[in-house]
Amino acid sequence: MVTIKDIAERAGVSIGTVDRVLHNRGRVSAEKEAQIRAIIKEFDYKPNLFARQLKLSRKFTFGVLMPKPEQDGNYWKLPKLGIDEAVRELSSQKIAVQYFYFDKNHPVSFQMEGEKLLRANVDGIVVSPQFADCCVSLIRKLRKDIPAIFIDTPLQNVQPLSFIGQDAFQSGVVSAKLMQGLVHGKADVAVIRPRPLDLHIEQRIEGFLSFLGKNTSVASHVYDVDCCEDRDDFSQVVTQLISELDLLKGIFVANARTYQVAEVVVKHGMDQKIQIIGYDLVPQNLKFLETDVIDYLISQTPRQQGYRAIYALYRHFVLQEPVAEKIMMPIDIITKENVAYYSG
Amino acid sequence: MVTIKDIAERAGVSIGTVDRVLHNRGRVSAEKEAQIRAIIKEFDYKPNLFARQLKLSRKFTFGVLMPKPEQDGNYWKLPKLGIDEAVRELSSQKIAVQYFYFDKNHPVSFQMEGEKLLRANVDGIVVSPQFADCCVSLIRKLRKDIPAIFIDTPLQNVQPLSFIGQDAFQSGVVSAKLMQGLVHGKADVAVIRPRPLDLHIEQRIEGFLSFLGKNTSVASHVYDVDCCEDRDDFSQVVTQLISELDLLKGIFVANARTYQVAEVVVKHGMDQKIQIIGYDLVPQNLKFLETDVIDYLISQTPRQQGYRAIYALYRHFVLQEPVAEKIMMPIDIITKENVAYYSG
DNA sequence: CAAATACATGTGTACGTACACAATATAAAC
DNA sequence: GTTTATATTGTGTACGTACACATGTATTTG
Repeated sequence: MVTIKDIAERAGVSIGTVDRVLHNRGRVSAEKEAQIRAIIKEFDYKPNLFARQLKLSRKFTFGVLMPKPEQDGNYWKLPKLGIDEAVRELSSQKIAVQYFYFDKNHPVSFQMEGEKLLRANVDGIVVSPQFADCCVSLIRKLRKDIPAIFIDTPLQNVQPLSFIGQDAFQSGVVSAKLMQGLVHGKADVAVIRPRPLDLHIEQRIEGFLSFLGKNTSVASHVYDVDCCEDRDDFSQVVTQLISELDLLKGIFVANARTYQVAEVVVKHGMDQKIQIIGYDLVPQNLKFLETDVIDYLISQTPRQQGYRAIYALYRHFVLQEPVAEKIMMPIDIITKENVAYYSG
Repeated sequence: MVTIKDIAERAGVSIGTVDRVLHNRGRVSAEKEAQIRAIIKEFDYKPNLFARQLKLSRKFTFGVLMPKPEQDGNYWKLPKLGIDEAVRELSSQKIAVQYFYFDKNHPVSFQMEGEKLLRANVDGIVVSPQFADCCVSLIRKLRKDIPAIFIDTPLQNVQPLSFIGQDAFQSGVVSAKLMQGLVHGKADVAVIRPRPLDLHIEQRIEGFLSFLGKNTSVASHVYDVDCCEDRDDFSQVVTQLISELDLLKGIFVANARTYQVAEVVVKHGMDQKIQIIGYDLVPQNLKFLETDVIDYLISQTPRQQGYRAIYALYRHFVLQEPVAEKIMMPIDIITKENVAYYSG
């Protein structure tokens, strides 16, 4: 193993000089610096993480700005699980997380929690950028040396340290392909577009329609549904579409609220005739997957997203290694038969 | 964070005495020992892994016994990739790997490489137990303090430190469900059983047949194919089954050689009429997935398997934390549409 | 009762890194 | 040519642990 000492010996300088080069602290002659850099490269020097961690008594605190865990049918508990897992794994003491939960249905709540986050003394942040405008202005107000990681939804015009999420368009394409396999012959397919709409939900639907648009025997019909936490239109809209689409054979739900559609379909006794594809392994969805009401779920791997967000910040601060600016999650296809091996 | 020093201070002794208690090295009066143990418990002392690892200059070497990387259409390169990745990640932590490659078609080769492994000075081993009997006797000869991790295939009657792999039966069930979605109406489906047969290939086929057995309109027909590296019967068997199954609509290939079936199907110009489902993201399979000849691939996530095998040994030796005795991989369903987000 | 022995406990050093501070060397100012 | 300023470089210490070794205190032995 190559150490700073080895490099110093080879260069004929002291470890202090090498250290200064490694940390770009200046105060080194250009000549020696070049020489030392060459040796570092030649020896492929990698700092000893144990020694570094031992030495650095610095504690890093990361702020997480995300919807309340119980929203979207407990969906937001999942990234939190991954975040907590990563924090536990990373030698607990030196890394801590501070959560700021906002209400997914109220931009004001996002702004308020965002303000709190700005005042909190954090080294880096993880954000689910639900309200594009609010989020952009939040990032503008953020100190420039505090890196941000976006999870779940991308945000245009702002380049964070890293975006971690799924190719939403392509996940819609995959859903459409699966739907095509489920409905045979001439058919109507309903697409549930939940509102308020965000970018990646829109993209999922675009992907879905782009694939099924090529199929002349399947006709897609998009229905908007307002869904606040307290009140929603699922019952009404689904009842309506069941009655008005003659050849209805499938429903695609573009977010985690799939179980709410399933409930209505079951209520009308149509679960044998209508195939349902939706998103995310939340408990209520799993119940309907088990009973064959929901046929496929696409997982966004939210748990992994949370886990990797913390790891990205860890890489940045502790390992001081570059972080990929986009980390794309797999588009996991979940059925009753393989669900046991996915934890979200 | 509680350190040895804190404990020593509280107990009114030096850190040396605490250290002796912690490592059960004796030379401490019974009275003080009891007192120190109580304080350790009270403070919930956990050693600082960074300091420990920094101090311990011990280097760990792990032996890996697996088929030659190029076998099974380069399948075995994938676990190797994962292993190398893990070693790179842990490079500052004094971990090295020594590979022993055997020929998947010759038990004698397994035995010979196994002997080499036994003579090598390794701290732990990772094995793909291809030949059950040979492997059992290898494990029996292994020093009891050298833990083994099995990847890919389980081995009955031997309990390793951990098994890392996929539920083979269930992966067959998933394949069957997908096949059912691909073939409509009355149909024949061929099942390719590659030989030499190992446990998990057998289980895949059992899973597949158990699911489709319930479906009265689809009839499954199992065909054996001998496949050595140099010579194989794919061409002959597939040609034969195409001619003898009137309603042939799908073929299920129970291992990574799926591309060899695809080649023959294309040669007969039947790729539009016959749906193919197989295993593993090897380059040749991906080519046929891209061109819609192969419809679905099940990934065993071999890369992850290798990665996690090394991490399991790292947990065991360095972190000294317990390792799960079974680590089950997800049953990833891969299509042309989502393959871009899977690296095997 | 001094010497030898066993037992109990304390001290010092190393691991590799990060950083404050001390010590040089070199250039500029008077 | 000495003093002062500035640019470079070297040294020392701490992080927490593990272990060799030194020191200290009873107990036994001749």
